[in-house]
Amino acid sequence: MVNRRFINFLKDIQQKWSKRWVEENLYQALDFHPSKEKMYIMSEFPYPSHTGLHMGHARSYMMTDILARFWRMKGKNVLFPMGWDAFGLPTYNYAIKVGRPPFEVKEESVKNFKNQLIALGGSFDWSREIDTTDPNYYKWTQWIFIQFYNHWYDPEYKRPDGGKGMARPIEELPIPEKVRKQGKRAIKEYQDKFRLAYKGKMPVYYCPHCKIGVADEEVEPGGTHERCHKPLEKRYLEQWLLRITAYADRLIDDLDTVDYPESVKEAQRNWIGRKYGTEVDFYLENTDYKITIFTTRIDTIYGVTFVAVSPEHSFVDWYLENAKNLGVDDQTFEKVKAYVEKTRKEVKKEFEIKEKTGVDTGLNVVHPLTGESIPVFVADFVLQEVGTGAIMGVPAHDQRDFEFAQKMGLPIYPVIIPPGVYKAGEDAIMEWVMQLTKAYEDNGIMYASGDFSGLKNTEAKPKIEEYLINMGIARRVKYYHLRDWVFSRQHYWGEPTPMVYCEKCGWNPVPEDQLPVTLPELDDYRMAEDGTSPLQRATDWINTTCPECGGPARRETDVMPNWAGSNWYYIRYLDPHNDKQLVDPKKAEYWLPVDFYDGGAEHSTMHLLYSRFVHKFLYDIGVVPTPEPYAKRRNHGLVYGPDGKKMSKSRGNVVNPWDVIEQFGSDPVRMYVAFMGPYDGNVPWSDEGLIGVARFLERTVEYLDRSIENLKSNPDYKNTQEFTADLHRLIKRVGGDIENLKFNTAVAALMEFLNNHEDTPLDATNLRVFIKLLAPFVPFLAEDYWEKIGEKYSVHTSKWPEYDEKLVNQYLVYTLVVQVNGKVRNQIKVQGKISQEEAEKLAKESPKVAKYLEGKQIKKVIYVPGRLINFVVG
RNA sequence: GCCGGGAUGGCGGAACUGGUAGACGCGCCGGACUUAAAAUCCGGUGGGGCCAAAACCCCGUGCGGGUUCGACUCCCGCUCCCGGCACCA
Repeated sequence: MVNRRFINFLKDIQQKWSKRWVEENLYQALDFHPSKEKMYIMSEFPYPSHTGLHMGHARSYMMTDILARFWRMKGKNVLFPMGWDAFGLPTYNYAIKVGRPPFEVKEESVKNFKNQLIALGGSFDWSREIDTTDPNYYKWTQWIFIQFYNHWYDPEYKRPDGGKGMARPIEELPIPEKVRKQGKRAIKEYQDKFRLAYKGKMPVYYCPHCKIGVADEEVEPGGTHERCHKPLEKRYLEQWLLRITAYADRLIDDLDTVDYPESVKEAQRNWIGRKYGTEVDFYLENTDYKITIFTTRIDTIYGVTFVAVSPEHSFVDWYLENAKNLGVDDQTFEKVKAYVEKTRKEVKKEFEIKEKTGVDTGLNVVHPLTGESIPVFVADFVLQEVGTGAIMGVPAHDQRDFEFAQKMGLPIYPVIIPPGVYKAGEDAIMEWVMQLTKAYEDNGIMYASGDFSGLKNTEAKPKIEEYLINMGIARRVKYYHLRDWVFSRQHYWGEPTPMVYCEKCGWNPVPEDQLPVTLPELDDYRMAEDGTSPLQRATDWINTTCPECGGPARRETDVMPNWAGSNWYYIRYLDPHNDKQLVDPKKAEYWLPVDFYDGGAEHSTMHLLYSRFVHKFLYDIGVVPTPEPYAKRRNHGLVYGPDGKKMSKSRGNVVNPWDVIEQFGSDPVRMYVAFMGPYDGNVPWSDEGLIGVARFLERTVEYLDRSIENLKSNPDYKNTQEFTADLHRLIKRVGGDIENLKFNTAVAALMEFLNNHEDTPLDATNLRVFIKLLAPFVPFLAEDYWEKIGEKYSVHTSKWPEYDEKLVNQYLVYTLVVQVNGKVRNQIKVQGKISQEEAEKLAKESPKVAKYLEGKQIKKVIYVPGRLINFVVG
C-alpha cells in the first residue's frame, strides 16, 4: 500500500509538532492587532458525543483550518476558535443509559474531541475554548434570556441606524390609562403580553406508553413515538416563548446584506414565509360574534360556501358555552363536542395528509357581500397556527376546500372563469362549470361576483379588498409562516431558565447578581414517570425566595433548548473569561462580524435563523455593534460512504476518521479531503484516493530531500528564470484557489508542479516558497521541513509567498488553436502572445489548416490573443 | 405541489468573462525492476471508423430546439437526481 516508514515519519512529526503548537498556543489571536487586519473564521462547534468525531466533522474542520492557516500566513490577524455545544438530549440519553451523571459523560467526550481536533492539525486558539454547559458560559445564556424578558418590541421605533423597529426596555412600554388605574398587577399582566420572552400555552408531545415527553424530532410521520411506535398525545403546557416573529421582517430584509449561499437565503425566506393577504370578519347570524378569516384570494369571496375553523379556535370554546342558547340542537352540539375533544388531542405530523374531516356546528355566518347564510364547520384541515385559524371555504377555487365540500356535500360556486371559456359565452361557461372535477386555482375573469363580474380577477382583487375595508370589516394584513420560538424543554440537561414564580407576584427573573442559576447535581437523573424533568424532584433547588416580595417561590424547572447556547457562542469567543459582561464592547467592535462561517446545510433554517434573531436583539440592546452576526456563510459538503451513500451505522458504510488518521497520519487525510471534491460537494470516501495523495506526499518529501541534499553540496545552486516563473504561477494558482475555496484544484496544481519538475531540485529561495505552499494543507510536514532547512519557527506564522506578476506572464508557451468555422483544425505552439498578423500567417502556413481554407473565401477572422484564431469561411 | 441546487469518461472531479472538453487523482491496460508478489518507476487510457500502427476523420458534457464564427457555459421547452418546505388559506 504505502511506505510504512514514510507513514511512521508522518505520525512522528504530527506528535512532535501538535504538542509544541498547543503548549505554546501558537495560533492565539491577539485582540486589537496594531497593524494586521482581523479575520474571524469559524466552523460550527461540535456537539461532543461519546463516539468521537465523525468524518463530516473531520473534513469540515480540516477545510476551515486550511483557510485559517492560509489567511494567517497572508498576514491577517486570524481568530479561529473552537468550543463545545455540550447540552442536549443525546448526551443526556447516553448518560441515563450508562447510569452516570451527564456532567461526567460530557467531560469525557469533550476531552476526546479536543484531542482529536488537535491531532487533525486544527490551528485553534485554545485560550478561547468555550463550553455551553460551563456555568460561566451559561450564565450569559441566562442573562440573554432575562434581557428578552425585560424588553418589548416597538415596530415603529426608529433605530439609531435609521431602520424601523427596535427592542425597548419593558418600562418604556406605554400603558393605557385604563390598565394603569387597575394597579401594579394589571400593569404587569399588560406588560407580559408584550415581552420578547413570554409564557404561552403550547402543545408538547407525550407518550402515554413510555410515560415521557417527546421532542419534535422523535415523532414519526403518522404521530407515533420513534421508540415504541405507539400513538402520541398532544398536551398543552405553559412554556416560555421568544418573540422571533417581531424580527421577521428584519430577518428577511437583511438577507440582502449578507453573503450566504442562495439556497440558504431562500430556505430562510421560505421558513419565515412572509405573505400578504386580507382578514375579513364574518358575523354569526343574529349575533355580534364574528369569526375572522384570513385569505390571500379575496377575489374568490363570492364563491364562499362555508366557513371553517380549527378545532383549537377560540370560537369553539365560545360555541361550547353558547351554542345551546342559539338554538343548536343537542345532537349537533354533542357531535361537535366529541369531534373537538378527539381532534384536539390528536397528534398528526403535518405532512401526513389524512382524509379531511369536519363537523357542521349548526350555526351560520352572513356573507358580507351577498347576505347569504353560510354554514360554519369545525375541521381539522384548518390549522390553528396558520393565519387566524379560520378560513372562508371556496371549493371552486381551492383544492382543499373542494375536497372538503365534496365530502360534506356542500355547494361549489365557480366565480373565476378561464379567459378562453369566458369569451366563448354563457353556454361554454355553464359547460365548463358542470365539468369541474377539481378546483380552478388560476387567474381568470370574475363571474357571478356582483359589480366585479367581468373584471380580471387580478384587477378585482384590490378593489374587493378596498370595498370590504371601507365597510369596516376587513384589513390588509401581513402574515408569517414563522412562529414564535418555543424555548422550554421538559428535560434535565439544559440551561436552567432563570425565572422564579411566586403566588403573589407571578413570574420574575432571577436578579442578575444571582446568575448563573446552576443545574443541581442529583442522585437520579432519570425522567419522572409522568414525563417531567427530574428537576421537579430537586426540592432544595426549586424552593427559593421571590425576588420581588421576598416570600416563598419556586424556580422554573423547564430548561432551555439546545439552541440556546449555540446561537450566540461566536460572541463569547471574543471575550470568554469576562465575568462582568457578556463581551467587552471594544472586542466585539473589533472582531464582529464573523468573516467566514462554515457549517452544515441542515442548519440553514433553525440554527442560522435563531442565531441571527438573537444577534439582532443583542444589537438592539447595544451588546453587539453589527446588525448581522455572519458576513459570509458557506455550507460544507458531506462525506459519503465508499458506496456513494450517506454514511450510517445501519448501512455499515461508516469510515471513522480516527481510524484513518491512526493509519496514515493527519497530513495525507487533510490533503485528501481537500482534494476529494468541491468544498460544498457531497463526495464519497475513497481509500484509493487517499493513498493516491499519500503517494504524492511521499514523492514530495523525496523531492524536498533531494533539493536539500543538492543545496548542501552546491550552496549557490540557482533555478532558471523559466523554472521560477512556473513556481510563481503555482503561487498564484494555489493562493487564488484557496481564497475561492477551491482546495481541490489547489492540490491538483501542486501535483501538476511536482509532475513537471520532479527532476529539477529547488534552489534555496524556491524551496522555502514550495514548503510554504504546502503549509496550509500539510501543516506537520511543512513545519518539519521548515525546521530542517534551518528556518525560524514557525512556518505557519511566516509570510505567504508573493508572486511576481511579470514573471508569471513570462516564458509562457501558448498553444494557438486554429479553428475553421469553429472546428479545431490545428494547434501551434507559440512563444508569448503574438499579433493577429503573425497568427494568421502561421495558421495559413500549416497544411492542416490550408486544407480547409483551400478554394474557400475567408469571410471573417476572429482572433483571441493567447488563445485561438478562427477562420470563418463560406 | 412550491422553492433551491445539480446532471461532464469505468469512478471522484477540472474547464477564465462564450474560446483546445476531460486538468489532477483513482481505476484499468501494457512495460521495467523482481525467482515471484507487493511497493516503486515508465507509457497508454472518452467513444467510434481505418486489418494494425502512424496520419486522418466522425461522434461526444441528461433530452429536444435556438442564439453565435464558436456553447459544458447563454436562451426556450422537457426528463431525471439531490436538498429544503408543505392541508400555509
